[in-house]
Amino acid sequence: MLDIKLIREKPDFIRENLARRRKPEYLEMLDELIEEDKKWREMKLEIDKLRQKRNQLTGKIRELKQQGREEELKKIIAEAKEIPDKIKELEDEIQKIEEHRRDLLLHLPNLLHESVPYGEGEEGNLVVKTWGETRKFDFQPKSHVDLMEKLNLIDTQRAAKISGARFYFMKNELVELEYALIQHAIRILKDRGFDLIVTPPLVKEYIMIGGGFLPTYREDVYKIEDEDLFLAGTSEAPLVGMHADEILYQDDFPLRYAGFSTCYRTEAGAHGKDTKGIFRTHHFEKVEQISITGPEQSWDEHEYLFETAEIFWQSLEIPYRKVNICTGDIGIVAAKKYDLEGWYPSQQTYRELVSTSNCTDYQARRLKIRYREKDGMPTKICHTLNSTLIAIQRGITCIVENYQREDGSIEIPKVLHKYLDFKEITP
RNA sequence: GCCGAGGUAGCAAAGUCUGGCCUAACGCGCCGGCCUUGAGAGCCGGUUCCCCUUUCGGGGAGCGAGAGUUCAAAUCUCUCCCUCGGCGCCA
Repeated sequence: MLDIKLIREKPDFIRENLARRRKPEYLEMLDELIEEDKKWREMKLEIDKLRQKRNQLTGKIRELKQQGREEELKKIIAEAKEIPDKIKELEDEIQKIEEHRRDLLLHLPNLLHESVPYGEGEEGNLVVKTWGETRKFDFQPKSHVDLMEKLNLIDTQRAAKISGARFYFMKNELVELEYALIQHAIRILKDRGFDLIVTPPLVKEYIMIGGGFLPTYREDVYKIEDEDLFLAGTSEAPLVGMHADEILYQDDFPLRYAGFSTCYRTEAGAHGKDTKGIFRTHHFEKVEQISITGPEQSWDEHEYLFETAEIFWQSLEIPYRKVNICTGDIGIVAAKKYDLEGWYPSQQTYRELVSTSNCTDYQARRLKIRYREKDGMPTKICHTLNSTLIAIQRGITCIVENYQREDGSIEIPKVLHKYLDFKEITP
């Protein structure tokens, strides 16, 4: 959510930033918002004046009552009786305006950092770094789907029978590989100063709104029927929501959390895309990084989170590239976003493994996560950041492809050997 | 799920029965100022949010959330949420 005060003071600054997203509807929303806010303030003043008068009369009534001046008392009470209805009427009206204003604010995206490349769609994203050498195969590399099916590591057919498309059974060595990856991920994050946290997978609506998942991405999340609960698509939701309505201390910054949870996504907008295997599914386990900090440190922290992801993927020796996501592809919450894309030999291309976002104060303002330098000093809005470390199922697809052998067996990355009693997966 | 006790500002804590100088006391912590060579003590002001005002300042809201009664609600009524204790059930 944008700062309404900044919108009042520097509407042109906001307008220019929103324009970079190449969506004219945002500019229309901004104009509407400014108009509504003006109305709101005028009405607020009117209501406050009425309340002031009511409070003054209430004071007089108290005095007159103590003095026992019945005549005057009756007159003033009669006068006072008229005010509540007027207030009520105006309150009903201002509430509508307020809701509309809030709705516009909830839909307007975050301000973009100046270093975000101007562009549209994936084509506009900017590769800023490439790491590792893509392996040269002297045979035709198989896809992760083929590899896993042949090795009896997944069963998507029967999963479809019980749950539908985009569900899966994970089997045998793959199960152990998952736990090895989780352990490895957690160990790295612990060493990098993160508190380890397993989160509730269900969260309330206001937390989903606060995180920016609602209302804009409503179709991407599962809702529990008859309950005020949604299945979180990422532990970012509960972890950022954890400090909602709190006032933190600057001395504690940065707060760093390593979240582990199952993530649930409808994948509503992805019909026909990546339908096979466990690359894109309705549920997956994810180890996530979250930071809460102040505006002075959040850009350094953004690099720190990405660096942490790099350390992890380098330890697995997966070739990847770092991509700066462009203005047209970044989504409403992040002010800047890097993706880490891993190499898929069967597709001869890089695919997203990690997304690292600085959400600046966008989520924190919605969730009222504030901080002080010290007790007694004024409160400020925090900055929140998030980054994947590894989404297990997606990550496994990349590992499997890069570590395949000609006979269809799979080597286990060296760094995981200490967690497993096998070094390869064979038929 | 049942019974009981609670939820008041950064922390702590009174007020609730009996509605009205509650402008939410007293305290701790912290910030600013005065004083001091410096620190401490002491004194003064401040320490949630919103609106008006260039400034000075003025006003409004807020006592877990929401609704209601009333000229007036932290205080009375209703619904809901959460915490703690006891009982029950349970992986």
